[in-house]
Amino acid sequence: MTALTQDCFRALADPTRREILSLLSRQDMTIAQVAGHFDMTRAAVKKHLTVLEQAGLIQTHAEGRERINSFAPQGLRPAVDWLGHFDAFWDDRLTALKSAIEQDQTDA
Amino acid sequence: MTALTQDCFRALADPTRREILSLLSRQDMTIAQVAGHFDMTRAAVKKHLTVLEQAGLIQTHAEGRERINSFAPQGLRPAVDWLGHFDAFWDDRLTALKSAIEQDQTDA
DNA sequence: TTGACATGATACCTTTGGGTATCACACAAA
DNA sequence: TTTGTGTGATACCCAAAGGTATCATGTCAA
Repeated sequence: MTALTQDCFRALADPTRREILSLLSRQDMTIAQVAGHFDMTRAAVKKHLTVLEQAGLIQTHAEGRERINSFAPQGLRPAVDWLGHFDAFWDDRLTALKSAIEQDQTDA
Repeated sequence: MTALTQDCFRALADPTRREILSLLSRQDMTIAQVAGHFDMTRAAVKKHLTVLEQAGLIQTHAEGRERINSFAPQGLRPAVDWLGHFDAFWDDRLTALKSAIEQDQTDA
């Protein structure tokens, strides 16, 4: 069940793909632009982009003869949600966030 | 850089390993006990446990001739931290948490 | 139309990964 | 000590994954 979770984690398991996501989160890019950041062929990058797209982590749309790849943050939800099951185990993150919010309220 | 992040995501990429983590988060177990939950040999489970341990996701200690495996939540931090870089993209989770905390404060 | 460029797709190679089978070892109990 | 059980480790098998090379397609510009 939830093939989405599997696809998501599998996509995130490769360092190149995580880096691609990081790049696309800052700026939309064509395949050539993405490939320019790595020491591998455009075909290899294309494969990674395909994996990311099928996992719902990026979206693409044609623009003339170019193909724009953009980050799809909601694709990370399955991973975030799965990790959320363990929230009770590391209260520090929660605590830090709570502090930040309380601080924010004090400011307001 | 940060081999921890790579080890963590690689360990989480396998559904069996995620399930093992889920089991161990509820109860410490010997290898035999873990293996009892899966349709594979004890040796295969042992391999998964080794991957999880090297990623810092579980800890083990001998107890007689048994070996107890326990969940190490802090091992998930690299993944959580990496995902945290994208926090700005899906404010809903943050918002929900903020609401929960505010509710908590109202109660207090 | 023709040429140049950005991309898609496929075949192929090599390494990694998940799995089994098997043997060796340590410890508890009789 | 002997026996049985829980575990570690290795060799081996097969499928999947990451990569390159190569060719086909589509679009912009002259």
